[in-house]
Amino acid sequence: MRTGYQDIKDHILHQIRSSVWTPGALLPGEIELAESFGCARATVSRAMRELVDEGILERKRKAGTRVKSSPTRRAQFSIPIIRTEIENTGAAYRYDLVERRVLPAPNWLRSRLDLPDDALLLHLKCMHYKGSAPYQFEDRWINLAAVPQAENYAFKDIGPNEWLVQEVPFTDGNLEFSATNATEDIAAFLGAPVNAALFTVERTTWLADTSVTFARLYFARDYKMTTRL
Amino acid sequence: MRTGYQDIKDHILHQIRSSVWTPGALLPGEIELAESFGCARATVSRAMRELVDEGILERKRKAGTRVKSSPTRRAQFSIPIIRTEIENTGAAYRYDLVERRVLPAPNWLRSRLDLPDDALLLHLKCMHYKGSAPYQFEDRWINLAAVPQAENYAFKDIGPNEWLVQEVPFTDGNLEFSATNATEDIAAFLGAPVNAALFTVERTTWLADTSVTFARLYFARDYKMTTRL
DNA sequence: ATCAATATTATGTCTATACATAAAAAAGGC
DNA sequence: GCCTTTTTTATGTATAGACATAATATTGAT
Repeated sequence: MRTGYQDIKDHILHQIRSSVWTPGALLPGEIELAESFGCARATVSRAMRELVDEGILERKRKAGTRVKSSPTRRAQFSIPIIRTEIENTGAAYRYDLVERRVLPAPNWLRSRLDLPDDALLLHLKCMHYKGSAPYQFEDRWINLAAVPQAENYAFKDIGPNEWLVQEVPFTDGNLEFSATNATEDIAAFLGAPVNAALFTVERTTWLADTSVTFARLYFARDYKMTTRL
Repeated sequence: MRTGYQDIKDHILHQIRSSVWTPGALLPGEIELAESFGCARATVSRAMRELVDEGILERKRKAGTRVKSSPTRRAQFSIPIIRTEIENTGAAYRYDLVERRVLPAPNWLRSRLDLPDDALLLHLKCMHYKGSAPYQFEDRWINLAAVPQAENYAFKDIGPNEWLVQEVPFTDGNLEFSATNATEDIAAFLGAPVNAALFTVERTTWLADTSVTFARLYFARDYKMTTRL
């Protein structure tokens, strides 16, 4: 077997993990490594480039390649379809539409989504259940200027989350994680005591320069979002 | 100027954003694209490979390349040094060591960190301030078997977070986000009412197969963690 | 000594070619 | 029809060679 870029990645990682190359240290140059591995420079180059992507190395032209002193690792977030997320755990998924109204944009949302004064939005409130237990309360606003076909869709059986992922081709966006004390109505929906601390996600998605949707997701008590670093 | 892999990435992204290639659609093959761009197959290949890494495309041998229907985007998390994080906002950073004790591992932690019965841990409680306002309460456990030099370090001026990043060469780990109701003592530290919803991060880090540290970070009220998708 | 111009060098990218490999499609046997 | 084997094909990886580029190091002028 020939030495491939993956072998070289493994080797570099091993050197780092066993403290041979410590944070800040300068690694041998591509040509030197290629010779010692008996492979082409491009192969070493790819290995190193990927380790830069993964936040483990730093490279600068002429200055060489170093071990990053505070590694920046990436956590992966899908834009999850809740149904799939729940069904993957083996539990049954249930969805309920609580409210559906077309409204002019409230001020706080207008500035957040960069909307004109007369913008019309579809406002949805939904409940997601895992088995019989409440799982998430979804407070969703959809920009009808960006997604006009939403106005004709009932969202009775399929949640906006799932519908939007299929319908809107590609999204930029941002995520905000926070904690919220449950208000009376949200506490009732989620079967939690009033004031319970709820893990909350706010997501804004954009298609090029127009905002598509804003969602505030309140998770049931004791929910933890886990991610590998 | 020649067409490079970046141009091809841009082109593909543009096609997706303008709905020419919709979710699930099959893209032309590498050879075909390379011919239409007038470049080598390797160039197209790199562009597509990177878009797979970025969670935008899906590839399967023989089956071809498709637009991923639910894009899996990556959010980047540094293992942030709080001091830097705060100082970058222009505010002054202050650190206070609240408590420092060497203890045998409690049961819940033993199983979580996969520790032997007689494991000794350094337990630290720390406060981080942004200007004069409380910012984060840190409840930190350090595995002295993995990081023995921690026992001789006072952590009076430099927090464990900052110290560990410099000291421990490389870490695997996981992150858990949740919401916690403030207990009396934590409420006091953070200047929040008892029961206030606090955004909470739990982080476990490993060096190969040995656990290094477990931290539970309680953020001040109304803190939001933001990330670009 | 200080600053500007120049040379050097490690990484960054591209090309043409070759062979490997997974998986779909086609062919064959019953 | 149904199952197994073979072929086909798009992606996956590696290579040697070439040129580009950014940043450091060196040289030269003042």
